[in-house]
Amino acid sequence: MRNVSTKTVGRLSQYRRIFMNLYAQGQTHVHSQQLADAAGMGAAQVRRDLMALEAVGTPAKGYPTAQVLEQLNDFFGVAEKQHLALAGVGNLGRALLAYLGERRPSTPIMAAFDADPEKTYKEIQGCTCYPVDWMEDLVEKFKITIAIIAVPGDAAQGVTDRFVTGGVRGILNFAPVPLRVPSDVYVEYLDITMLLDKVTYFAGNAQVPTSSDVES
Amino acid sequence: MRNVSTKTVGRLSQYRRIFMNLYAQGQTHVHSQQLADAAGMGAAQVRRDLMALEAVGTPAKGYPTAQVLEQLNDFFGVAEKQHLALAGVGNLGRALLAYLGERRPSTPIMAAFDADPEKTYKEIQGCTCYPVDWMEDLVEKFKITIAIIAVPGDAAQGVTDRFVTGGVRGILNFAPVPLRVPSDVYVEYLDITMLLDKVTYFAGNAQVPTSSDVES
DNA sequence: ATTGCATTGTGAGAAATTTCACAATAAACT
DNA sequence: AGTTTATTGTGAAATTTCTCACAATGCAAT
Ligand SMILES: NC(=O)c1ccc[n+]([C@@H]2O[C@H](COP(=O)([O-])OP(=O)(O)OC[C@H]3O[C@@H](n4cnc5c(N)ncnc54)[C@H](O)[C@@H]3O)[C@@H](O)[C@H]2O)c1
Ligand SMILES: NC(=O)c1ccc[n+]([C@@H]2O[C@H](COP(=O)([O-])OP(=O)(O)OC[C@H]3O[C@@H](n4cnc5c(N)ncnc54)[C@H](O)[C@@H]3O)[C@@H](O)[C@H]2O)c1
Repeated sequence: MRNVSTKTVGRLSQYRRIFMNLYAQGQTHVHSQQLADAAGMGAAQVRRDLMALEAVGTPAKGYPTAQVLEQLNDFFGVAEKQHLALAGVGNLGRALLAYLGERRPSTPIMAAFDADPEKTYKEIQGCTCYPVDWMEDLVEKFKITIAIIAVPGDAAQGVTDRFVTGGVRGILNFAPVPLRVPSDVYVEYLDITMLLDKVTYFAGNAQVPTSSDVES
Repeated sequence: MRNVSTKTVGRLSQYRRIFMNLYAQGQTHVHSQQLADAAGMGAAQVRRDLMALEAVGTPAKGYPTAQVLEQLNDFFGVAEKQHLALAGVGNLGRALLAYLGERRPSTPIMAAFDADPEKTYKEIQGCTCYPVDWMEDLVEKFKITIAIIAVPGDAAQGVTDRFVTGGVRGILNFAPVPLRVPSDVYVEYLDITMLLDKVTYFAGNAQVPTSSDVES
């Protein structure tokens, strides 16, 4: 498969959500223009992105919903479940547990970790919280490949190291610090403060950039 | 001032946090290489970004911490407070209220809004929650220019319209839907599901992209 | 069957963004 | 005062990303 840029991967995720809706509604085909409208981008962009899947549409009917949805699911490896863990069961961590617990059956949350003894050995939002000393062992035992980091900034590198030692291959980091990881571990950063600063900046300025980009 | 790209604005926010730390630690000067290390990027990138501020450093000492921090604060308009409001006091909304309440004195949260009568007219995390019918009026009355949207996807456009009518100029949207807004309103999207999909994809693949980008 | 038509797939061009690389320069040292 | 040295500021090249534009295509209508 062609090398797919991280931006394209992000948009394919958005298309997947749209295709799930279309499929649920019984719509059998969809045009790139409709997809573009639903995703808030241009039709050429959509077609270019779908090329990465080797998805094919026909000029008259557009893209077949069921088929492309399957290609998208394959692309994101829905069949091969990946196990997930969370570090930091604070305000944000709890919200994430509540949100991700129900949805996303292909990436079940197997464990949460926290340094606070008040929280350990308890079930929080349907997920057991373990002490941080168990991280390496449990990550390996549960075959956890994805980690979410929601601890304070100064604890982030520490839990990252333990996750990586245990065998984690991808990280979603909410802490506002860059993480040092081996080059084969993927890190996605989500810095809410930075995003708010961007909004603050453009809200206080006359010239807003033409097309708002959907990314992180 | 030169037109500054949204990516550069995001990185300037990161630099600002680093400069605040450096300043608090009493470090009077900093080199682009140090900044680059602290922010997880290249030194040339840092220097290029700082050009947008018209910040000047000297070859021998680097950038003067206090002065550049002030320029960054000016850039983000810290002096002119902008008022903030939240729509959707659910799991995520509460976490955000808890987090943003203390920090960010330059963008105080003036109000929260929720459709659930159980939540309205109560103080949650130090912020009063009002019914959605009050949105237009209170946004105008409190001079709210920034909104955070943390309602379910199908309610997002509705609250957006009310915010915009009230006079909001910038939006941070956690709901996974594109928002239709006038062209002079800036929207920043934060789609956690999409980011997790990206991590899932790269965690399940051998070739991780070389440099992980800090954005959204 | 043929025609007409809107849409796909994609090469090529445009635009945005990052990186290189080096002259200019400010401090430290002799 | 002059020399050395490391770093800034920034054109220009390189790379990445997006957009345009159109030939090829598949369906519907006649
Ligand atoms: N809550 C938000 O809306 C929000 C917004 C922006 C950024 N963030 C970031 O997300 C992270 C978490 O935020 P929060 O609001 O949930 O904080 P919080 O203080 O509510 O929770 C942090 C949790 O991490 C645990 N913890 C601390 N050190 C640990 C360690 N070494 N190992 C394991 N667990 C440890 C604490 O016990 C606590 O339960 C922070 O980095 C914060 O900057 C949060
Ligand atoms: N919680 C997370 O970690 C998380 C993760 C990813 C995405 N999100 C997104 O963030 C948003 C909120 O998520 P959540 O987990 O907090 O959901 P939630 O169900 O806990 O909270 C949603 C809140 O919005 C309120 N609401 C519903 N309709 C409304 C309306 N028309 N006007 C005003 N308020 C209304 C509800 O009363 C509720 O309090 C959703 O769009 C969700 O997709 C959340």
